Amino acid sequence: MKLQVEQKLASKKINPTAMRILVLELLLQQNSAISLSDIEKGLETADRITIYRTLKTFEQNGLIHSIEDGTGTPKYALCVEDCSTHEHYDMHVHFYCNSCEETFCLPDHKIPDISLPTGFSPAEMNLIVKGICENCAQ
Amino acid sequence: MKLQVEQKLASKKINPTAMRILVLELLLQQNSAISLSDIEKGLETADRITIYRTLKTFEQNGLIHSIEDGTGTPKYALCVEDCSTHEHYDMHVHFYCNSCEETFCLPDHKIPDISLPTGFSPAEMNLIVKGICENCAQ
DNA sequence: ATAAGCCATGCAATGGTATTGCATTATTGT
DNA sequence: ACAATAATGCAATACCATTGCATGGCTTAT
Repeated sequence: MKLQVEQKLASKKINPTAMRILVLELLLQQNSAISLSDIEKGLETADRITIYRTLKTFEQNGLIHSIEDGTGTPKYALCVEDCSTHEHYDMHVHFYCNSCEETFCLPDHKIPDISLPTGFSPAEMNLIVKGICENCAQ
Repeated sequence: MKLQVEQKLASKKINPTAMRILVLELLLQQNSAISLSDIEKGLETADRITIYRTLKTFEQNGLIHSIEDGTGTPKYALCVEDCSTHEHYDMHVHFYCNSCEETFCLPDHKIPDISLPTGFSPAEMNLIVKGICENCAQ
């Protein structure tokens, strides 16, 4: 297991330190995007700032992407595809559940083309759908 | 002029106080969405908290809508149509310019229907397109 | 093997922001 | 005009991202 985690780090040219392995392992366990505070709670030992910088490093190297789901606090989730460092704009839909307050990546649901007024040139897009997730629907 | 502003407030059942008239006048002058701090700078006299609550009131009464453009600080813009109190989900596209860092409402560009996985029921949507606006394109 | 240099970590501190409580002031209805 | 209600302003709180700086550990070259 740990070997696989280290390989994942190495493939993104990230030095596999103990802290980074812990954070990545925690991220791999999630099925929704989590915040810095969530990670801090999940890892009793670690310093908040170190996690913060770890996430920055992961993001810059295209291992994770950050999601602004409208709560103000960014969430983080693993990149599914091979997103390179420069263009890992998370062009898929994110879903925020108003009930459980979790944020889900929907990587199979791409954002459709949007027509813009003339003169506006798009670079990235961010679509948050809010509602009730499948777990809370019952 | 002021009469028109007061009518606008009255039509949303908002008491037309001096502060609210000032804030609404400032909002009417904008062609992009502005933040609380922007308004604070625009109105030398006013207290930040008062503006904060004024905006909350405006938002609750369907006069303005708040936009999470990914910067973390909410922006506010007038609602174009008659959006009622409960359902003024800003279902149109918002554009954030990476150059001038302004946020524009594109009320004529609705968010297309998004297919979701089974079990997910949407309530509101928020689409931010980032790129270069028409003013900065030249 | 040792020393130098780089990288990661942790602590402390800063700054910005939303948010609430409470007392005062303004506004509305009678 | 007066009482009730609403709005305002000040103070304080709390949360979060972000940076500086010093320490520690690992790598590399000599």
